[in-house]
Amino acid sequence: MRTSQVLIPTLREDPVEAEIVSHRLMLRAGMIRKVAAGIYTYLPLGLRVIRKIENIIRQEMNRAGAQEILMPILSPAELWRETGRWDFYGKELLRCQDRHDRDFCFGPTHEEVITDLFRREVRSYRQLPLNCYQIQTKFRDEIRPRFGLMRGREFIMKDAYSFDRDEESARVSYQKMYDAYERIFTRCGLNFRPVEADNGMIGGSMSHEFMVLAETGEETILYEEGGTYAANVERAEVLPPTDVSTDQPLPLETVSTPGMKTVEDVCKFLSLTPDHLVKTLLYQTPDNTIVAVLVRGDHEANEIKVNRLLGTTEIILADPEIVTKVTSAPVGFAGPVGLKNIRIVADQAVQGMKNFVVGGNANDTHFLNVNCDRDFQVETFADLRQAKAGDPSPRTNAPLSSAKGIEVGHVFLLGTKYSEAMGANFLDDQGKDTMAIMGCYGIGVSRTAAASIEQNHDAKGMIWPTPIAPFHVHLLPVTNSELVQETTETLYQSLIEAEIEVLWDDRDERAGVKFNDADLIGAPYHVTIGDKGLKNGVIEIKHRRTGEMVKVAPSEATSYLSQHLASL
RNA sequence: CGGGGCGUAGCGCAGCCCGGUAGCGCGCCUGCUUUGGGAGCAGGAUGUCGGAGGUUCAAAUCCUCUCGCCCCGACCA
Repeated sequence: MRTSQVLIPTLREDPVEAEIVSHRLMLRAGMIRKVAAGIYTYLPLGLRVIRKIENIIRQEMNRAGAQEILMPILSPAELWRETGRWDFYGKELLRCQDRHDRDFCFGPTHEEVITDLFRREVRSYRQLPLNCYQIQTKFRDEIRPRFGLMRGREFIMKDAYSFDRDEESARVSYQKMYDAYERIFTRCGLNFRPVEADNGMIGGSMSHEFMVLAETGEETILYEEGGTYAANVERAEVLPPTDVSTDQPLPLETVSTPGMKTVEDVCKFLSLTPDHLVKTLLYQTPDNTIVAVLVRGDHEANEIKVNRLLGTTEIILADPEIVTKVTSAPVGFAGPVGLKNIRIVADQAVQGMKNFVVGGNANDTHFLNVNCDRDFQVETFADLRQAKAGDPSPRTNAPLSSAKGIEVGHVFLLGTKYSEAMGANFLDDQGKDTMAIMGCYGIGVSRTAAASIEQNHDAKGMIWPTPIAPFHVHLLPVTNSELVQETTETLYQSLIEAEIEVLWDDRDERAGVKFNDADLIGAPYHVTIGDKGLKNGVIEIKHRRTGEMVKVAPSEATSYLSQHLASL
């Protein structure tokens, strides 16, 4: 393709709106342009990358036995009402009405639509397992879209859905997708890591996220160095504490702590370390009951774990008025001692503590030498805190490290959540009506492109892994002599015949401009053709990633490039 | 939704405090020269100053309302 005939509006300067490197470089390289917050047009270069990723996904999904379909973007409210998600999904679900005032939504995911298809069309266990996927534009009205393609409101997603006759078979389907995802992200040239994850609002029993490791990632993962355990921090289990205090209980004391509202304040004031305190967090459940959650002063509560324990979905920290009403004190002085008619649950670490400090449920007051059972009753002790770097791995006890990751893929074993709600049944080999066991599997296609840039760039621009590069070779004639023109033309034809994807910079620009744009766009190989080289019978081939430069005769260039591209 | 910030030419910005009828760099167009890491000279085009209302002889500038965008947070299959 010739640069003069493709829309590649490169920018010299960084657009001010772009904060992270992938967003900045995609804008500068003319790959994307913003239409509205979180909504982008893919220009030719950007679309080529997207298509490359899609094709890798297609090949691997097909290889794994999934079949491609295409569901509509709009779906009727009735389907979403059947599963309760019309209300549950909240504002993230973009809704609209047709001319008859019927409710529709723009699909953020397609469990309802595919399950409806299944219940209509599948009758027998002989048709199972079934796995259908699509690659399609999704819409989620994110609270805060950001970072270009990283968190858009409209984005391209591959979503797959499996239906199985039983749990065992469903696990096989799940594993096939897991394996396919590993191949997909490996082929995309990404440094990634599968981690255990929470199922969140989509439901189900087992889940892994595929995280591209990058500092700009919005997710935190915990993992064993060189080990097998890795989990999203939301999910990571914490082992019960081994350090159980054997101190003798001391008499309860009241202490005045004027204005000491934070763990830090209280510790400083009492000359204690935070692990001698217990924080009391008051949470409000959706039905407006208040639950006190106790965690050690140096720990953070994990709301997902609390939700799981309480069987709720959306607890929120109680607002200050409620806290004042419940504890008779401003926020900062809540404690479990003397709390009436409130459920108290505690992190397991609290169980082993003796003579700790808690809020006094009165302004400027704390209690010293507090002990469970003697001073208050805990309904349940459980793993309720956020795991952190340094905690022992729940598998091997080895200390966990933490890293930032970009979630590019997510696989779920859903169980019967949707098949039950929507009646997705089939007849098993005994002629018995049976609910299908479902799984669902997503890949953020556009996010994968952005994630790849986060991992593959330098100060001058992008460095595409060959399988998803918009072009393999960037052809750069840098002088205007007839010899250069002829050599370029001949090489261009030769590369095309060899099925190498080549971008020929045929603009009347100076060498520097071409070199800089080429570095920005980041094709794996740059071929420079100029009189300086041709005088010695050579052209120059630069490896974008390493900067390595080789000189070859023009007639040798195609075979050199073919060989190097094939080896990847 | 809470906090912070920004809307002036395609991009990056100045002008605003202290009102006087819009400017700089890059890009774009024409010509000549130049041509191996973002060329030089000459000439040229491009703005409802985000929008609406108000104050004023006069508004990019002051006031009110409004829309959009970015960042942090809450949220997130």
